[in-house]
This record gives sequence, structure tokens and C-alpha cells, in this order.
Amino acid sequence: MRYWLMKSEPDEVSFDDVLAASGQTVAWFGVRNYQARNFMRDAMQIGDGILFYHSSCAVPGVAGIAEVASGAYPDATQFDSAGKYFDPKATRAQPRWISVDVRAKEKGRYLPLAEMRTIAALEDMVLLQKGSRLSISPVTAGQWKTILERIRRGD
DNA sequence: GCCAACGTTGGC
DNA sequence: GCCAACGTTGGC
Repeated sequence: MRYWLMKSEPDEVSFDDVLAASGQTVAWFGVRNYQARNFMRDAMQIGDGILFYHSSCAVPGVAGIAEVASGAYPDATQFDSAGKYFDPKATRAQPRWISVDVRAKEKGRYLPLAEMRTIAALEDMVLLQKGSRLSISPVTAGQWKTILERIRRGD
């Protein structure tokens, strides 16, 4: 059992969108970074915990808790020549990019990035490191516990 | 919109 | 394999 932080632009897919989806589950598509892809491919397992993070928006932060709901499979958007995630170098025989399914579990209070930066127990989070841009990053058990307590306590 | 930081590409 | 140029991310 591992823990992850996954960034989504809420204009594209928000945590509420996942809650509203059939089975509270959506495909995590559009990852086009090898390090993030390799986390999905090599390390993620069904049932792993996910901090669902909203990026590129007015108040970035953790919007909810989710879990990994499938193993890795080819990201369909890489084959769509009309879409913005099209990759001309990917083929159905040799896909380059993958998705996993993500299921929303729990919506607590919104935890803004600016507040996360004030929490000493989170200072080593990959997300908070200078220049960090990874769309999927590992979270330690201690960081996970700290954030869940914050979200559930509502303080 | 700005810009720092990082990733990718491609010439050599 | 180096590295400059370019593109992208994402907070502010």
C-alpha cells in the first residue's frame, strides 16, 4: 500500500467531476511525462491512496481523497489525432502512455497549497520542493496521515 | 501575463 | 554524448 499525489486541472477534471462520475471512477489520462508514467506503470497498485490535487487554478490544493482502482492500461487519448494528447509516435501495438482508473473516496475540507507550505511535517513532500512539476508524486505514510487529519478535522 | 525551473529535441 | 534552443508546467 502506497500513497500518491496526483495533479489535475479542475477546469479539465475536478474532484467533484470524479464524485459525479459513474462509480465515482474516471480514467486518469493525459500523463505525458516519463517519470510520472513510470510511477503508474511500475509502482502503483490497486487500492493505493491518492491525494487529488487541483493545479493551475485560483487556489491550488488538495481537493479530496481517492484510490487507485485499476492496473495500468494504454491511455486512449494518445491515439486520438484530433485531441491535444495525441502522440504521433505511439501505436496500438506499442503504446507509449498509460492510464489507471481513479475512484473518489472522500471529500474533506479543501487544503490549499499555501497552507501545506506552513505545515512542518510536510516540508519534505515532493510537491513542495523547489521547481517540482511532477504530475504524479509519491507521498509518505506520515505525510498522508498528516493531511488526512487536517482534512477530516476541518481546522 | 510573467517567469523560474525542468524536460525534450536535435544538430554536431 | 554534449548542450543550446525550445516547449511546458504551474505558482504567483
